[in-house]
Amino acid sequence: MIAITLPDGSVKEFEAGASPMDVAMSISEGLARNVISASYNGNTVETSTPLTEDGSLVLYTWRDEDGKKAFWHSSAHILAQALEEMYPGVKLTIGPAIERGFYYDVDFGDTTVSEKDLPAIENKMLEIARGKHTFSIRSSSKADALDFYQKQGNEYKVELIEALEDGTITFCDHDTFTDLCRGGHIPNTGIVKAVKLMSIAGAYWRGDENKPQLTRIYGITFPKQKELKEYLQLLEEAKKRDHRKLGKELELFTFSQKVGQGLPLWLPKGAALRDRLESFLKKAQKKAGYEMVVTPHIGQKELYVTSGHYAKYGEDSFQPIKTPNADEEFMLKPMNCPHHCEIYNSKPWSYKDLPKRFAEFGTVYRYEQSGELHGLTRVRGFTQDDAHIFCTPDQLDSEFKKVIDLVLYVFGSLGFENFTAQVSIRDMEKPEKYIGDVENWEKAEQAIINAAEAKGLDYVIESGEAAFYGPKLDFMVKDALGRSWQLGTIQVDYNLPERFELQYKGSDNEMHRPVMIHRAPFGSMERFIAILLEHTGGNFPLWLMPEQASILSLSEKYEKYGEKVLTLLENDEIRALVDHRSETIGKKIREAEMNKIPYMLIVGEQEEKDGTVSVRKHGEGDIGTMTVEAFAKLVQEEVKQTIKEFKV
RNA sequence: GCCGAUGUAGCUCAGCUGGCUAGAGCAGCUGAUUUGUAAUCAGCAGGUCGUGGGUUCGAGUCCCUCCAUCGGCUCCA
Repeated sequence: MIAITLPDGSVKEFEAGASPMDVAMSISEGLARNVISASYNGNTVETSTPLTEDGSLVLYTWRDEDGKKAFWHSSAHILAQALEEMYPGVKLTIGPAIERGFYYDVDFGDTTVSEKDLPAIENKMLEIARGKHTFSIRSSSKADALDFYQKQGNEYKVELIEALEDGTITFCDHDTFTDLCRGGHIPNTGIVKAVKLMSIAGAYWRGDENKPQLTRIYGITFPKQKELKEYLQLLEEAKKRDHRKLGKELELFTFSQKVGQGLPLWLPKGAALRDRLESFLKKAQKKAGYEMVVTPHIGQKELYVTSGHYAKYGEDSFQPIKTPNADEEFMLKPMNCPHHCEIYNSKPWSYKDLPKRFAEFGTVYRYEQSGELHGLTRVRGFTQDDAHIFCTPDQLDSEFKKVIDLVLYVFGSLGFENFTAQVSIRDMEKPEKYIGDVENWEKAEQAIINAAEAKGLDYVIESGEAAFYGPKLDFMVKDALGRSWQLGTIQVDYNLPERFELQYKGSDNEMHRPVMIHRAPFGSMERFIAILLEHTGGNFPLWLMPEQASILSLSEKYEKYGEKVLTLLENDEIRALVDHRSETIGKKIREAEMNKIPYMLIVGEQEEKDGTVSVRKHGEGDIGTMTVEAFAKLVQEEVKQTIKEFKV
């Protein structure tokens, strides 16, 4: 007999060799019907795996993340079988479950498979699923495993197996299909009832640009047709929040083929929105002891040779600007730090002067690869809400924490609650990607982790995500489709102070190197506004709205009164416009609603007589008649609630 | 940069297997209407069908080049 502990703490006795499914059965038939995956003593097991020793068992259903993972991982097997049957000779590589669904990377050889082929593959998958084939795991020796794939001529699987230890290799079989697999499957294929292959894409083997490009098929499956339908509807809804669509509709920004790809053009409403965000941050930064500086958009090539950027990005960036002077070259600035370093160098400093905090809304230009450009989230010309803090090593810790406070204030004020704090460190296996000595890297990484800990941030560590000159604390936020973007960033840098020979005189009368913190709470105005658009669906907080209220005159007779209301509101710094076209009130309301105007003020005979406005709130409808003063107060209150003062 | 897809009026889209002067709704303009909480009516104007080349008696439609956009990969100072 073995003792099995369940998540609720209860312990049950079972015959040795009982499976998780047997345990589920003993609890209830309903549970047994829904169990699709399990873990034993923290390891993923099949629901059919015989349990031979005491331990704790967790049973998963479709509702659990682990259950979904097993479901989608199993679905990848079904996809692989379908592909093998439909495209003989196809070479399978890897097919994991992902956050939403799964993919399989395959080498189709000379065959081109495109989106048109996906429905046929879906049908094949459903056919396989309906066969209710059992998934079963079996061990294999390394030699047998290698032999299996060598015979198929599948060099990818061979490469994978070669990296595995003999004795740990398992295969999974279902129906006529066999795949190298670590395990974690649903009981049988029949549980998969709905299949949707989402897209097809190229993906490099092992994520390496220099290795062959495989074909990746993305898909998602569900235990019920209805859930698939709901999921697809959700995606449709998300598309409505796409910042590129909203940006066009709300006339915030545009692009022009003539100007060039990745170079956004800000329209009046978008520019005003940006300006409001900038003012908001400037105000907080002033309180936090920052000083604004301004630097030019270009700098001599030498500047970037000194900073190390030229060696790293020179070839892949906008190429140097030549002048009539043969040996003179300037570069568009890809970042502001070198300029700020030279500002620091403009005079000698004492430790008593530090920290110095130089801030600039600096526009930079980066030659991003054409396939990388994406709306406003990845562009070639953008404005960073940049600042560089020059401080003594002793001050680093407290300065870093202060920046975290500022970032949290910015995120809080704009309603970004679901962000991930990511400590981006070096890839230890690729030291050639980074500059500066190891000791400083270690110090910097530790400083960031300490600060994140001290601030109680729920952070994740990602190796290989650091900048080439230093580690970062990045604040990641997801867009409407669940893609993660880096917004705020704080970086510790010992390298540039070295390269620019920055110094200050210490209390010991000796010269010392300051430490530098790069930071941008928004990240860039472009990306921040893009993500803000997707989060709010264009319904920005009232204080940011381009137009806070629209005064809708019932007919031309009330135009004068409308103008009077406008003047009163303007006196209270409320942004409004009067719509006095000869259209029906219904139409004016419809347009204002579609333009997401927060408040509509209807003025007609009654209002003019009483000196009031009839207020309609976006998305909610009529909220009653009130005096202009009362409305102004309402707006001011709402603004006050959404934007708090920054406390140092 | 790589893989796949897409590109018709300011916007959203129709245009079947190649066949008369390329259509619609919204937006715009003109006129009428003077309106009470999500579209008043009528008329007008608007497109070298992304670009360049090719096949054909004939190309928005088929083929190729380039450009841009979309979904991924790689990259992201």
